[in-house]
Formats: sequence, C-alpha cells, structure tokens
Amino acid sequence: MENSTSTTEERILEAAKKVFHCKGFDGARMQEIADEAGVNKSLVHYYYRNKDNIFQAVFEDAFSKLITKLNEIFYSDLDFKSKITIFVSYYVSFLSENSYIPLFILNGLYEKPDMIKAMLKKKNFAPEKLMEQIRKQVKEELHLEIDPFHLYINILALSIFPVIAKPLIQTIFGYSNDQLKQFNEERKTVVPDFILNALKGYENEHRN
Amino acid sequence: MENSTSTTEERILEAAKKVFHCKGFDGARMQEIADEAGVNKSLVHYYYRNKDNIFQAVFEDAFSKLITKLNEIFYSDLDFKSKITIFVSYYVSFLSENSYIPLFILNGLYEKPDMIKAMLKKKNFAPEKLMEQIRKQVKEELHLEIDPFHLYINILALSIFPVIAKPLIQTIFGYSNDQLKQFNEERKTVVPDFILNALKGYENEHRN
DNA sequence: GTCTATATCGGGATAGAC
DNA sequence: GTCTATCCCGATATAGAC
Repeated sequence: MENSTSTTEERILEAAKKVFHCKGFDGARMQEIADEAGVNKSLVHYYYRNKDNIFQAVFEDAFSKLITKLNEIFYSDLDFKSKITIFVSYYVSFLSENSYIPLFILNGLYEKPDMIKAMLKKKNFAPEKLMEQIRKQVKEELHLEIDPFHLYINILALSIFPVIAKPLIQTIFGYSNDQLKQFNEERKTVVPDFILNALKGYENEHRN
Repeated sequence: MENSTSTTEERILEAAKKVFHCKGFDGARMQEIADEAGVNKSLVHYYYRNKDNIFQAVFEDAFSKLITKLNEIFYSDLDFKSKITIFVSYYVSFLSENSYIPLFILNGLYEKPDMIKAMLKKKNFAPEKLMEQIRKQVKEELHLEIDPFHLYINILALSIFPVIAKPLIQTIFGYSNDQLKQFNEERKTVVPDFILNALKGYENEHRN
C-alpha cells in the first residue's frame, strides 16, 4: 500500500478528515476511515488508540487552519478596509473549497465541548487583544466608536453562513454547482461592500 | 403515564424534538427518546415504525416553524425597513429560545438530502416570488437596484449565525449565559441598523 | 396501546500471529 | 507495522403476551 510518498499515519489522518468533516463524530465509522486510507481498521487504532483521539486530531487541524489565517490577516498592518476585503475574499475561497469545515467545527463544539475547550486553552487563543485591536483601528481610521464584538461576529456571519448553508441555498434557489460557484465569487465583492457601506452609514449618522 | 393532557404520540414527538435537536440524527438514541417521553422504547416504534420516520416528523416541524414566520413577515404589507426590524427581532428571540434548531436543520440537509428535498417539494416552498417581492420593494421604497439573493442571505446570515455559533461565542469570548442573553438582545437593534446602514450606503453611492 | 423479551446487526476495541 | 480473528456492547427493530 506504499502508493504515495506520505506515511501511513498521514494517510489515515487525511482519510479521517474527509470522513469526519462529512459525517461528524457520530456519523463517522472507523471502518470507513480505514477504507478511505486503504488500510486495515486495526491500524487506525494502532496509531490513534480510539475514536476520540483521532477526532481531536482532525478538529485541531481544522480549527487552527481557520484561526491561523484569521489572526494573520487581522493582526497585519493593513488598513481596516483592506483587512475586510482580503479576509472575506480569502475565507470565501478557502471555505468554498473546504465547505464541510465550518459546520464540522460548530458541531464539534456541541458534541465535544470539554474536549474542545481544553484544546482552545492549550492553543492559548485570546480574542480580547483582537477585539481591542479592531476597536482601536476603526476609531483611528474611520473615526467611529463601534462595538468590536458585534462587528466581528457580523463579518464572520456574512463570510461563513452562506458556505454552511450551501445545501439550503442549492435546494431552495435551485442552483447548480456552477451557479453556486458564481454566487460565492460575487460574495467576495458583495460582502466587503456591504460591511463598508454599513460602517459608512454609521459615519453619516454621527455627523448628523 | 397519563400525567398530562397530551396524547402519547404527542409526548413522543416532543421528546424526539428535544433529543434530535441536540444530538442530531446519528447521535440520537431511540431509547433516549423513549425515556424523555416516559414511555417504553417499543412504543416509539409503534407510532413511528422507524428512526427515519420520526426524524422526518421532527425536521418537518422545525423547518415549517422557521419558514412560516419568515413568509408571514416578508409577505406582509409592512414597509421594508419595518420588515427587517421585525424579522430580526423575532428570529433572534425565537432562535435564542430554540438555539438547536438552525444547526439541526443545516445538518439535516447534509445528512438526509433526499428526504429533505422531497419534503421541500411537498411543502411547495417557492423562493422566486419572495426574491421578486424583495427586489421590487427595495426599488420602490429605497430607490435601489439590489440583488435580492445576496441581501436575503445577508439578512439570514446576520440573524442565524450568532445563534448557531453560540458555543463558539461563549467559549471564545468567555460569556456567561447572562452575557450571551444580553448580546442577543443587543443584536435586535445592531443587526437592523447594520443592514439599513448598508443599504443607505448603496443609496449614497448611487447619488455620487 | 403498552409492555417484556429477544433477534440481529454493526461498530469500537483488543489479542495475537506474522 | 500490518494483518486476521474475535470480543462485546449497544442500538434498531420485531414478536408476542397482556
């Protein structure tokens, strides 16, 4: 089964990602992970001992992929408008290609809250700094006193929700795969415009 | 077990809602549904024959609860701004009280796409009318040519996402239940303001 | 309609040979 | 490290008594 350069452990992890992302913890089968990796079921246990462990590895991978890029963009020294534009564009692209990840993460938080909390602590993820950073930058550049929490959640909502709701959108609007792709492309400009227009609105409000 | 006025079948359905909403299809156990309803496991099979059937009943209930109110508000003869305000306020309240429903529905669309599609067809849910209606109303009242699909998705995203992401918000921001409640209360004004400000922004754009 | 008992199967996990 | 065989529990579903 040495059909690629990757090690067996890596191939199992890749297989586990595929299966867990689509099926979630409860829906996933160790057998399916083994099949997907082209190995025996026992080997999965050999490398990861049990289902919880391999799930955790998959979750950690997905979560840090999202967070790393998010921090990278928001802590960069770009101006705020560029941050929004780049963030949305990057996230829509990344999530479209990995459309199972966001729902997988949200489900994980419900299914395995303790496991996840422990992981977050370990990763030392601190949003307070990020909030303060957003608040300050919006004040300095746009001369607005806004609540960074709500703005942050709004940005995430507009970028992430349409990807999560992919099957809903396809079913309800009757979109083909191509039409959905186009829809996502459009969002790369629609969403930043929407957010920046909203902020401009507050600006005008303040001037009245 | 005649401890309430409801019939056994109703009690089972209520129990099934609780369990399916929290655990999803794969995570739910027929035994747990029976326990929650205070009846024997076999009775659940007696009334619903199998797990798929009872899941479908639960899904249909959740979905039509959401859609009915949505249609009611958007097809009413309120002006558009009021629609937004009322919609967001109602949805944030409803979803906060039933915070498992949106994720449950989204998961259902991935887990049981065929079952769900058949149901949607049966319910005869037609969004084209709604889109045309939004487009027309925004044009007449706000004098804006906008894409109703994107606006519609934006409204849903801003209303629904924070509820889905509840455990994420609580874990990351370290919110207590009371703080989260307050956060949701705030969104009832923050979100309509955000949307209406964004539209105002387009308005200004057009005038330049 | 409601219960007990049981059939049947699938899935996580382990033992042990190679 | 990798495989086969197997254990054992838990979960859906059914049969049948009351």
